[in-house]
Amino acid sequence: MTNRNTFCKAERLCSHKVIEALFAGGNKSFSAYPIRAIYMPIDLNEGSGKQGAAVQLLISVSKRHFKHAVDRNRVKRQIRESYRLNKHSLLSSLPEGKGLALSFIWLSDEHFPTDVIEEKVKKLLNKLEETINAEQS
RNA sequence: GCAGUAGGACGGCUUGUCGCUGGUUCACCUUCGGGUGGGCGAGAGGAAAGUCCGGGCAGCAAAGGGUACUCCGCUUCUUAAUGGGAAGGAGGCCGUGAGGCUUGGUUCAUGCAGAAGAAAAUAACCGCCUGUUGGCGUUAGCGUUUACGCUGUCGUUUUCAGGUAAGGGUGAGAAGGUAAGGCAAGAGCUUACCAGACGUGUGGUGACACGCGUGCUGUGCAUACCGGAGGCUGAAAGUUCAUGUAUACCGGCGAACAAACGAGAGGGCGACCCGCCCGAGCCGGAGGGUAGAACGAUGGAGACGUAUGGUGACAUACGUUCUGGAUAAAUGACAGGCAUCCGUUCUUCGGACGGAUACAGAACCCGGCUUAUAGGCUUACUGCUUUU
Repeated sequence: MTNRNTFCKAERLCSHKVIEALFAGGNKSFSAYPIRAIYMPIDLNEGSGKQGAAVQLLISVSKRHFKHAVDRNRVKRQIRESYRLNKHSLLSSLPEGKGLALSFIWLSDEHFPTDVIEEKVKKLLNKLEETINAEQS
């Protein structure tokens, strides 16, 4: 099976409920500057009707860090591309029927080159994978 | 050629790999809602920004009158409309110039304007001038015994009466300004020029301009008055479907049950007065559910071209043409090539290397305004300079 590097609607975190639960507190987080990751396990089977993807991602860049919409969009796009190209390892390590709500939060006031951001995203995804594997065993 | 003024239009192109959001078509799957995959084609701006005006649209029953309130205020035109735009007019300021900036309804009535100033409006404190009372000096004449007295001249001082707005530390503003004549001294007292007001004639749709006449002439602010505009909210408006279901229960008020007359709780038309409207439920207690989807929502005062009218903004007619539509929010990421500009260097045709390519991202839709903006393009005009 060849992995396709997609990032469609189902892979985005859109539900108000899940987002509120994610940011309500008590969920684990770690950071690789300038990005902080927050995640929460979700059960894919309980949702009725249509199903989302196994991992749903939210990218957040605050107005506090970048005043102009152009700068915020630039950072979001960089992070999204990094995730899109490196997500498969994480997806394959997830057990059947278990999902993940994940958010990346930008922490810096400055722009970074795309290759640096990709390194950081890779680092975060690896750590996430390790954590999940440790919880399972 | 250099520097500048006022507009106008543009504001990167392209290849590859991997993606995102709509549209359309084909295949497959389907719980008939749709889903997956392939093909084709589309996918940010001149400001998308600020949210400063205006309009459409939607809801408030309809969106009525007056008052109040808020905003606007040179003229004419233009636009769906505005505080926008075009053409024009007056005053002030800046620039050698092309041009730029700025101000504007009325002043009949009422009030205020200092611990400044002589005085803040039918102005005499000082000053200036005339007359007058007394003193002193001067000198001329007369009386007379050298002294002195009387009358007068001139100067100075003083008392009183009057004239006078040329000058006086102030102030935003000082009795229109400047000059000459005039006068005892002065004054629109007279004259010339200039600024304004009023009347009048001519020109202009008009703001105004020009001519003539009348010596008619203090400033600022507030109230007031005149003309015009405005009902409120704002797409998180609002409509439908799905899920869930309960106005189930308690208290108070009331209609209907009943054809007409009548009565009507409780609300609404932003404030007040009028004039009205809705109405079978409403208010309080206690308590339950959703937070998903579709519509709204993208073809419109649309864009471009031509013709006609108009100085112009713009209008009319005809023709051509137009799939961005997201919603924790698509329109991209990376790599290369080209173009333009800048720097360094070799060289002085040109090449190499390095760097830069702005401001900035639709959120219901339009029309304006304002602000940000690398870089070059273009039209008209101005100043300086060179050549002929």
